Amino acid sequence: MDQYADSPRTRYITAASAVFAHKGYHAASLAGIADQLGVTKQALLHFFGSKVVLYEEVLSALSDRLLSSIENVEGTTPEAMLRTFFLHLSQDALCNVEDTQLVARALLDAQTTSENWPMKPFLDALGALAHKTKRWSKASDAELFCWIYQHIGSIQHFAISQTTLRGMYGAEAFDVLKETHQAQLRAALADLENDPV
Amino acid sequence: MDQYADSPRTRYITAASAVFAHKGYHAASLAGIADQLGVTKQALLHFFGSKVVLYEEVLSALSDRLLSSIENVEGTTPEAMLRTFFLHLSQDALCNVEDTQLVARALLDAQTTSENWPMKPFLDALGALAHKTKRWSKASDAELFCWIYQHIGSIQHFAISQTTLRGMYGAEAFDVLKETHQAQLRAALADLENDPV
DNA sequence: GTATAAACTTACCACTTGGTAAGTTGTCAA
DNA sequence: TTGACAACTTACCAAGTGGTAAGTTTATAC
Repeated sequence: MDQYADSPRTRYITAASAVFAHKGYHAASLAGIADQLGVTKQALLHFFGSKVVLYEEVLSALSDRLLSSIENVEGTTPEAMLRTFFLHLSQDALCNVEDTQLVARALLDAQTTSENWPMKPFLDALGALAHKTKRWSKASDAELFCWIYQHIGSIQHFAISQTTLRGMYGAEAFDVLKETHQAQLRAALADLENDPV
Repeated sequence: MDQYADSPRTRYITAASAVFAHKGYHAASLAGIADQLGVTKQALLHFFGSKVVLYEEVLSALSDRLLSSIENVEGTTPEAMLRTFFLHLSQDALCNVEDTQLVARALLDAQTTSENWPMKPFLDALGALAHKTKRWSKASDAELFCWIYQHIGSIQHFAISQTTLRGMYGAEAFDVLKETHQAQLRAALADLENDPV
């Protein structure tokens, strides 16, 4: 791993991450990413050798970020941790949308290109955490997973719809939607201390 | 509108729809779409003039399909109609994933290209239907919309994750997930006849 | 002072892309 | 028979793509 936050390699991955998120793998060009960094595309090729390797590194860094977002969540009980995790995720997805876009694009492109799954460690860790809550301790893996995935899906879809919703209904209406969305998520996370019904 | 299902124009839009869904706008090439149809790319340009016009027609056809999926839903009460609509949507999204992919890609690409919103008529009609149910008749627009969007998001995210989930956990495990997902959706749609809590 | 290596740049290449121009084929009405 | 038009195809082009090869700058080690 790079130990300097501003190491060229890390800077390149960060910039590439943003461009891949906004445009998608094919629409993003090495020259475009390089332009944004003030270098030539050969600087990228010097470090990563090819475009797909750069993309893989971007996804790998994304995977690390997702995983550490679970491992570093604060809270005394599993219920509190899971709650704050989801609420943070919901806010993060909205104000820092790039990771959400990367995940969505990776899922869409996975139909054609069979790759390694950057989300797996994240999902497994999230499942392990949720399994410790009273609500889900006795549930089957499938039930637990679907409950998790439902919330992630809802959060992700809302986040990537941000621009569209703002365009369709206006900025003020979207702000109301944002708060309502957050409130509904909070309500859905209210009964984690209770046993399943 | 084309009155013949096998009119060249309609055939072209259908084929283009599939390719755009699988690869995304930029990765899809006119030559690739044309190859799949057994014609040259100039056949496509002859009808649509340019790639982006073809894409717009694909999105427009998608919009029509989405809207008519609501307008043609069967049921005697609004509650029953909404329920069957969501359950159908959930199944459709899984076995006929292309439209779901198109929607997701359109949402992602909307960040950069401000376009017309193919989902709007669909969402408005869905909102109007849901507003007739007892559960949501007295709710605010924002609450209603977020509830709808949450379910659509969950369905869409699960559908576009299909390949990834199958790859991560295996085909049998995914089948269990599929049924669990459907069961959880059915449970969430159970209390539409009741007043809000 | 010099060697070495990392971090680049300039120049170039083969290939694919969307798009244009012009020609070809087939059908059908007058 | 001929004219018109739709539905194409062949040939071509400028621009942009990822990638290679070779040279240049800069810092560091000895």
